[in-house]
Amino acid sequence: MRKNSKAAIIDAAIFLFNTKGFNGTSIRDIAAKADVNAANISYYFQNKNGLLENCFTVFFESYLEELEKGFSLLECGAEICMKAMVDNVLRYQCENTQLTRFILREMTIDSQVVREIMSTYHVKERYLFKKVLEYGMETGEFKKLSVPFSILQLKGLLSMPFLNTHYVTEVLHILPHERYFAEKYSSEISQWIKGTLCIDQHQEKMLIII
Amino acid sequence: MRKNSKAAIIDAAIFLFNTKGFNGTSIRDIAAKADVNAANISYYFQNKNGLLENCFTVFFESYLEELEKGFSLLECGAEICMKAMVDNVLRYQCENTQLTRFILREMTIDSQVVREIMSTYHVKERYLFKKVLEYGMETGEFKKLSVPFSILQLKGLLSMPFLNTHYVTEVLHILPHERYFAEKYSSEISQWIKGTLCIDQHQEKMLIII
Amino acid sequence: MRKNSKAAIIDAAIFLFNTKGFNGTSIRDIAAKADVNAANISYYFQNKNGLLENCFTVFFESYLEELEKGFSLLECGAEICMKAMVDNVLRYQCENTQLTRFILREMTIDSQVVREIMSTYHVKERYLFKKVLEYGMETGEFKKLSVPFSILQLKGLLSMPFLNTHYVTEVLHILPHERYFAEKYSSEISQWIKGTLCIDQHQEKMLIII
Amino acid sequence: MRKNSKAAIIDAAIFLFNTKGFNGTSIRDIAAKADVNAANISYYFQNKNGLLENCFTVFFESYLEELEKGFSLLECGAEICMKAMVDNVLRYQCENTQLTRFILREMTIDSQVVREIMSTYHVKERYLFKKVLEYGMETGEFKKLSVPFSILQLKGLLSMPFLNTHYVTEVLHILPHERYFAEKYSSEISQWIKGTLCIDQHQEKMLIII
DNA sequence: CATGAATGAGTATTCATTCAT
DNA sequence: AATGAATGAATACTCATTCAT
Repeated sequence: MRKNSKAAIIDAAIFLFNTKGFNGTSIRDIAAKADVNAANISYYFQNKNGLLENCFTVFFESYLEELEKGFSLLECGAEICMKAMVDNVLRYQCENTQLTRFILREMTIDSQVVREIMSTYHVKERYLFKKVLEYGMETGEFKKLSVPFSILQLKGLLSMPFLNTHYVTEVLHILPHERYFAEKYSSEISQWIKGTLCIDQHQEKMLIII
Repeated sequence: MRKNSKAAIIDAAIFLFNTKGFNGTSIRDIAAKADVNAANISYYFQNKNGLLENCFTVFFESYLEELEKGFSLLECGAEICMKAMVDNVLRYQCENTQLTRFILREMTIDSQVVREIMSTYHVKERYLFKKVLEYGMETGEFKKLSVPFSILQLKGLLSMPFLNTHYVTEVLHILPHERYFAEKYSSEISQWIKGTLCIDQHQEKMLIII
Repeated sequence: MRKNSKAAIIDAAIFLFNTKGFNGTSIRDIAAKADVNAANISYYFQNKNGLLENCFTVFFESYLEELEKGFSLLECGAEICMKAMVDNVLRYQCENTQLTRFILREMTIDSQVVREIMSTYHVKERYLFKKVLEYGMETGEFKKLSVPFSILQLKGLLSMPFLNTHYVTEVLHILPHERYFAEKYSSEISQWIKGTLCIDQHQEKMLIII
Repeated sequence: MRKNSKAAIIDAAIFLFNTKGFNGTSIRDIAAKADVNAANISYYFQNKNGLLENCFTVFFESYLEELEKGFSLLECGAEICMKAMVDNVLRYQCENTQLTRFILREMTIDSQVVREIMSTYHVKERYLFKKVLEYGMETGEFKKLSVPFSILQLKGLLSMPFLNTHYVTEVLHILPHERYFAEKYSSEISQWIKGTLCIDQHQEKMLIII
């Protein structure tokens, strides 16, 4: 009867996982929202955990793709490359706010799935960031900073507005769904790249003067 | 018979909520870990949600206290004050990593409790940060930046390592429990304050020179 | 696997509600007696209260039907009509002694369901009795009595033996399940109709003589 | 602290048992309403069932007393005696509507306590009614009727308005708490005694004429 | 007497999943 | 491919009762 049962299930699941959390959402909730028989979910995804894993891989597959697209610009310079990576990620996350929030939250739980994801996607992600940072330090674009701590800061900046959507909208009165936000926040992070990662331009100039 | 049932329950709850999430933790799990009869939880906290609310208020009460302690130094200058606030928060969160992670995660769920917390504690927190930022901009210590976006960045930096403990340890190989971490991360954020919030010192000097 | 789970549940429920009362009966009791999984009860009736409501409507739907069947004979005379209504009700209640007792008892509790039942079925029932009584008074068959008090007496007579089954059998040594009882008690109520409702026949005759 | 804990408990229990039923009322409900520690109830009445039994005996002790007071007038004639018994019972029940309803309802449950009550108080009650009826039949005041069926009718009439308080007030719009009701209903039952129990007066007169 | 803490058995209900159709 | 019925395990919670203080 339904033509896109599977897609409908995923959409409903993302929405509900996002608002109520994975454990706070029942298979029947999802089935009701997707207008699908509950048994179908077990049929398509083996079990509830299969649905979760599907969401994880869908997210991280695309996420890494965006990162790699930016990373490919490394030869244009570390700062440009880093900016591209950040922009791509921000755009992707803006386009998938619900999925992003749910994934980022679920990644903070200690579970088998999370450990697996970390040992693949996160390690890959860390590798890319590290490469860019190290390259920038070599070329003198970036300060000699701790790589892990820089990644830590960057990840914090990239995830904060998507994870705490409600805080952002209702306390700070910023709307992360709007296009304007992506641009604005992107320029904020650019300034972080400039101010925190890059060699101080004035210092640079001073050196040149001297 | 038992002497500290209530405290034992809270300890067990924080540990389990932290690792498995609120909805992923059953009352029986908590009772077993606390070596207490499950009915005692309802006895002391009315129901599971009451236990959650108790954790929320305990956390945010102390959290705001730390923030206000730092805020009281405002007359010593915006930068010093901001640093004090950041240091206090970092220290408190380092001392309560489990509670912090669990609370930060649970705050990303859409629920009644979360909305209530936001409309009280988060609004207060935002007020304090805003005051410091505006004061700094008035005195010329800080650049004229968007207040909400600055708070957004700061919150991202402050919460990231505590929320994603596993990522931090297992991917970045940083140990946020150690004292060293607090100092190191504190200096990282100091640099963010310097690099992103504060007026460029060289620019400043340049102006003086001219 | 089972063929008539729903019916089995209802049968078991009526039996247990009858003997132990609604609140004194657990869902597990019912499931055990019906040889059915306890979750099935929630599946079919939403919850325990849904099972109760189902019993209520089943009973009162049939009950009112019997009453209306008798009421349709109004044009044959008020006394005949009243007798028919009484006979139908008695027969129906004799055929469903367990359900009747349980329903009559549960109707004495202050609850939402009871209020709803009263405002529909009991109001309808009262309307029918009132019509017959008023018709009889108009045609001179019945004495000019208080309608509500007459209904009160009649209801008392109709419900007593079914509500207090144990008293009836063990104290009075009457067996209300037997066919003989229905006939006997029906003639008792007929005499009440004659003696209490109807115009005294001798008085009538005396008037004719004079 | 409380001076009349025990009395307060009984009052609260009667009120709650009346409205929510025995099994629908928890010991904590009672304790809260009586403003007493829950453990006190177990202390005073052994357990919840003890509280129930206490209510039963209190009720039936007084009930039988009223009946016997009326019965002592037997030598004044069966009709007068019967009327006195009915009046006494009605008055007592009017003065204790809550207790009466709760007891009458609970007597319809199959339990150990109920069986015990029946084998003592109800058997005694039946004995008294039987004596009066038989005496009346001997003296020619009453028709030769079935004793058990007459008792059945009488009990139905006596209990109906107290058991179905809500029906009486909200469907029939009669208020059984008012003094007027007792008088009115008493005269109704008098007419039942006259019309159903007593020898037809006209028939009597006719016999005399002939 | 009176009470707060504590408990074990029991409550209704929900859950993810299975399976015959 | 899709479903309604069914289930066993688990859920949060309530209960009457006990007991040391």
